[in-house]
Amino acid sequence: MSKNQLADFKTNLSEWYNDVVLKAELADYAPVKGCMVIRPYGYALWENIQKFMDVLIKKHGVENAYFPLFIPMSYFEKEKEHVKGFAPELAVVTVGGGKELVDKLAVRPTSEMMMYDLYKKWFGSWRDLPVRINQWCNVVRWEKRTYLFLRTSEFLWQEGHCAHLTHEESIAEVQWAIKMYAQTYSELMAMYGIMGYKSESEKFAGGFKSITFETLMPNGKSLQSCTSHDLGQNFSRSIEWSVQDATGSKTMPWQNSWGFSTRSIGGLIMSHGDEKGLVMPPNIAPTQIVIIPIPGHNTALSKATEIQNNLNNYRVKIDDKAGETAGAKFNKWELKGIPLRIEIGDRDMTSGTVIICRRDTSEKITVKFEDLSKTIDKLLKDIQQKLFDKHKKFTIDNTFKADSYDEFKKIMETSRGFISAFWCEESECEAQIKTDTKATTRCLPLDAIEENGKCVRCGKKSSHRWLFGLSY
RNA sequence: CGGGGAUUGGCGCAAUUGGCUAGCGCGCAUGGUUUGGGACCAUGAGGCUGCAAGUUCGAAUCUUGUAUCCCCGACCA
Repeated sequence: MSKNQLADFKTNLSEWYNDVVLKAELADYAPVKGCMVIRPYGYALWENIQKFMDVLIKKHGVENAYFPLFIPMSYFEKEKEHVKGFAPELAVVTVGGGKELVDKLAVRPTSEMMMYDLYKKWFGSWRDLPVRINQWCNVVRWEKRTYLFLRTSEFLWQEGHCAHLTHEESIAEVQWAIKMYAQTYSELMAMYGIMGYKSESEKFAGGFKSITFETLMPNGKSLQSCTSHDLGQNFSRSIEWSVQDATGSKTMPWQNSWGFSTRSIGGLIMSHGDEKGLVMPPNIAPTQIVIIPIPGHNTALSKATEIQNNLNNYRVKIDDKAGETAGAKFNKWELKGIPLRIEIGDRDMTSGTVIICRRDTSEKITVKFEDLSKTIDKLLKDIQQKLFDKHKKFTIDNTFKADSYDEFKKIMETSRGFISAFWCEESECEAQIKTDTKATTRCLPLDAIEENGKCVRCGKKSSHRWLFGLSY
C-alpha cells in the first residue's frame, strides 16, 4: 500500500482492476457475499451519471417515480419467460416480523411486474398513453460469480418503463433510449461502443427484442453496458392490461423498458485506466483539477486558493495535506485519475506561471497566471476528446472480420476483441460457436448492411454480419 | 453451484514435529530536519490470529463446521 502498487495493467487486467477500485477508494467489499460498498469517490461518479442522464430522460418527457423493493412472487409467475429468466437469481423474503410469510416476497431484480401492475390500475384509456415513468433504484440479482461494479448481487441503476398505443411509437422510444445511453457514454464517459440487437438467446427474458450497447475492454472482452428492450405486447398480455381506444374497443399497450447501471463505472475504469491507475474523463471526474502547493513554499497556498476561486466553473480541489512530499501527492492523485494537476511553488511565484500536468499524457505545461482559465478550458476539452478518440480507435482496431471458422477460432485464441462474422441466426450454431471458442453473439449492429454471406460455422445463407466476442 | 487457492493490527507479509509477552515492513500519531516525482531520524499507538465449536496442561499452528475474498468453469446488467 505504501507505494500504491498496482498489478500490471497490460498483462493482468483483472487484478489491476481490483487493486485500483480498492486503492483509489471507489468501492470496498461488504461483509455480505457479492455486495459492495460504493465509497464517496465512486458514488460521485454515479451522481454525475445521474445528473447528466436525468436531464436527458426528463427532456424526453419521462417522469421519475419510485416503486417498492418487494414484489409478490405471484406477480412473477404471470410472465412465463420472465420468471424463467429471473427465478434462478431471485432473493426471496420468506419471514417478516418473525412470521413465515404466506406470500413470499421477491427482492426486485427488475421492476416490470410491479410497475405494470400499477399501470394497469392507473391507465385504462388510450388518452392516458403514452406512459413514461423512470425510477432510480437498487436491484438484487443473486449472481454466482461477482465482480466489483461489473457484477454485484445488489446494484444501482435507472429503469425506464414506457407504454404506447402503437408498436412504432414504442420502437422509436427503444431507439431513443439506446441513443441517449450512447450519448451519455461518449459525452460524459468518453467511451465508444456499438449499438445493436441481441440474439434470441441473449435478449431480455420475456421481451420481444433487445438493443444493447456493447463496449470493448482492454483485454478484448465485451461489456454489455446497458440495454433497451422492446417488450412488444408480451407483458400487457401476461398481466391482462388493455386500454380502450378511440372506437371503444380494447387494445393492449406496446411497452418498452431500458436500464443503465453502476456496471458502467466498471467499464469506465477499465477503458481509460493505465499502469498508474484511473484516468477520469473530465466531464465525469468528481474532481477535475487538483492544485498542489509545493510543501514548504510559504506563499504557494494563498496563491492556490486564489486560483481555485478564479476557477469556480470547475471542480477543483487543493491538496495541502501536511506531511506528504510533492511526489507523494502527485502519485496519489494520479491513482485517482484527476485529469489536471496544477503545481505551484516559489519558482512559479517569481515567474508568474504555474505548471499544469495532464493525467492522460503526463505532459507538463508551463502557463502564465493570466492564461490559466483559458488554458484549462482547452485542456479539459482536449482530454475528453482524446480519451474518446483513443477508446474508439482501440475498438475499431480490435474489430476483426472472420470469413472462415478457422480464422474465427484463431482470433479468439490470440487477440480477441470484436469479431464481425456472418451467422445464420440459428441458436444451434450460436451455441456451438460458444462451445468451440467461448465467443458469444454480442449484437447485430443497428447499422449493419444486408449482404450475401454464409454462416461462419455452418455455411448456410446469412444476410448480416453479427458481432461476436468474449463477454464480461 | 463445481474445481483450486487464501483469510494473522489499516495494507503487505512472518511465526507448525502444538510451547515463552504473536514479529517485521509500510501506513498512522507526536516532535524535529526535509520538501518541484513516492524523504529521513526519534518516540509512540494499534492484535482475544475471519467466525463458531472441538482435541490438549497449552492452539495462529491439529479436527469439524461456517463466512468472505481471489482464480478457473456453468449463470448474468
